[in-house]
Amino acid sequence: MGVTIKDVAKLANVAPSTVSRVIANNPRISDKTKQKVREAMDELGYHPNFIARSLANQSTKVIGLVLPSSGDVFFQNPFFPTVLRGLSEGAHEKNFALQITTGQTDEEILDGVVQMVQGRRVDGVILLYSRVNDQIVSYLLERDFPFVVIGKPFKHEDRITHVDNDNFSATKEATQHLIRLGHERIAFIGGDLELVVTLERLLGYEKALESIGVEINNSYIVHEPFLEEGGVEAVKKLMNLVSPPTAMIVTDDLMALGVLKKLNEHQYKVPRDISIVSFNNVLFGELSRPQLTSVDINIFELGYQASKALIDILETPNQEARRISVPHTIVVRQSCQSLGEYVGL
Amino acid sequence: MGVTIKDVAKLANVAPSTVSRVIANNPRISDKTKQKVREAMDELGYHPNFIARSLANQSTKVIGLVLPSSGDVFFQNPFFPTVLRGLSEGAHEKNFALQITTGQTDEEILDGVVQMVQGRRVDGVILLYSRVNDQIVSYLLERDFPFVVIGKPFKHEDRITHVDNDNFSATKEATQHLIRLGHERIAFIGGDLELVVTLERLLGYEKALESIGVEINNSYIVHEPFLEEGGVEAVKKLMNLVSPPTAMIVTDDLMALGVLKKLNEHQYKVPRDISIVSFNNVLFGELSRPQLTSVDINIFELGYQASKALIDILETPNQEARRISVPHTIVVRQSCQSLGEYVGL
DNA sequence: ATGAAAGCGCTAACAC
DNA sequence: GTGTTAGCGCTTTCAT
Repeated sequence: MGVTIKDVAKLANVAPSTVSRVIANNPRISDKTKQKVREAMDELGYHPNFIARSLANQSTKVIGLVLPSSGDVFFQNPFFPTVLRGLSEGAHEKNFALQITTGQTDEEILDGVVQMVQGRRVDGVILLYSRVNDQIVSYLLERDFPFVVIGKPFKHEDRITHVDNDNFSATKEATQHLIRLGHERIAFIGGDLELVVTLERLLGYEKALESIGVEINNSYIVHEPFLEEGGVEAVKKLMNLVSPPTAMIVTDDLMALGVLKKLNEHQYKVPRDISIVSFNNVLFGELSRPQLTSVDINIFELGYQASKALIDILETPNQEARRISVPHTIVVRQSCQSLGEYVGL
Repeated sequence: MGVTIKDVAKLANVAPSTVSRVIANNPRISDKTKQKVREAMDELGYHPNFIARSLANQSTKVIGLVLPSSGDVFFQNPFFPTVLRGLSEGAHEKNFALQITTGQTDEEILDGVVQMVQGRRVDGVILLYSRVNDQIVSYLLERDFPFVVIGKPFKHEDRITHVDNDNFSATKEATQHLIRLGHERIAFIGGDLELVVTLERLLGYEKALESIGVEINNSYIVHEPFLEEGGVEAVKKLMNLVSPPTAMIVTDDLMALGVLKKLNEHQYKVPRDISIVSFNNVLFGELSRPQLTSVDINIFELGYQASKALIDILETPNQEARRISVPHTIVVRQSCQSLGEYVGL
């Protein structure tokens, strides 16, 4: 059907291997034959067959992306498209293609990964999230298959190359920002407790409070999915407390949007009554009213670095696992206010 | 390295071809040998190599997904993850994998598609959008490569299998909904004019107005990107008119959010002062205040049907191009009000 | 019902 | 520098 290396070889009066070498730009081929072969390629409209090359090379130049279950929150959150853009860019630069796998259940996802890995469809895999006790991590580790995780691995941190923010510090800083404004009754609205990032952020939050001698109030800590409704639910729980918080750390902008909406409904004004710091600094942060003070975790970069890191592993195997830390910055906008300002009125 | 068909054959005391037939569940193999071979497979942990199979079969069981340029609006809009979920589900059911390609410029994207197609990395391609004069469509058509587009093709509609809503009728109905409420000064806030969907919706809008004898007012028609800011911009233009509209058709929920925000800032109340019908019925529609009356175009289904349609083409080639129409429904919420109700006050 | 052997398109070791 | 040849792992005629 398609035009093959043999056709080119015939037209250029050389051996197929020579054509192959020209493709690889092998320096041992004379410029003259290179020229001749290239002309033949152009004339025939030749294009190398990646599948055949993959089989011969034992390498596909494809990266597998593992997404969490598709019914999941993950897809709806703007985190996903952004990290995908980063991944795509990093892969593109090195001429890698991206293949995605997902599924409704954990089992389906694992199945997809096994297909990719054992079927040799991909050279390596990137996990777009880090969960507690992830069976996929165990599987990949066991088979010694190249992979990178975005986020902090739950176990075996030293054996797994990962790209992550310093979520502990980021949340500590965010909390301290609120503390500096005079807040002490600070709530923490976290995501799924199965996600390592939630655990890390919770620790940072607790640390900040402990270091100023404030006791952790467990009723101030709630966990909801990373979606707008999650924020709505959280507010219901928190604002019904006898002594409701004066400030909140919300671990996702989309949730924060829900929080804002629900507070608004109950006639609480942000930041007058409640101060909010959220995370991710996605588009909506700027457009909400009030504009959200949010921790920018550089989502694009997380993806970009993950691609680069995996390709690096593929190009030079057997290196030590690395941890790539992507910096965060707190983007201060209008959702926080000094507690004093209000009390002092 | 991995365990191959030969290893299995050896262990089971059969020829490699027999093992291959067992994998394909060929009926001409006796149950006894099937049994024997399967045991050997299990014992060795055999897993077929997809790459080798692809080469022998000339088919990869991979579908290529073409996304618009990655800097684009598309990634940020919730449309994308939803359609992806649909695509993924349709592909998964038939054991197809999904490979994505994207790029910063049109050239990069075309390049990616060429890689996929000529490199024989994929069996078919799905375009996740339909643009005016798309060079990728021309390319695929020219090479007679199997593909499906989501949306209505700009040209060659009868030669291209596509999955689409009836956007013309949907918009006509949406506009009529507003007309029934007494509105005549209705604005149309559309997306990129390069997108066929924008053109279709504009036609439906115009048709509805024409059929009641209202002349089209070009200053009521604005085009902005499918993002929240787009909505903000549109409102600036529209509400500065001498005779501003009393209702708006907004072709995307995210834009509508921007519209709502900007109107709110200018002290216009929705639906009291302005009625709004938007499109897509994504998550935000329900959570906005007021809740948006929105045309649900069934995004998941668009993706799901597109996968199915492409796989169908791959399984039985040379069939006629089909048009698959995904139904829409207007979900009435709280963003529209009868003009009479207000005037009558 | 099963085996032998050729071939999918490319690469790479080995020759010269 | 370039050609010859043997695979990569699987499928598929063609024999038997």
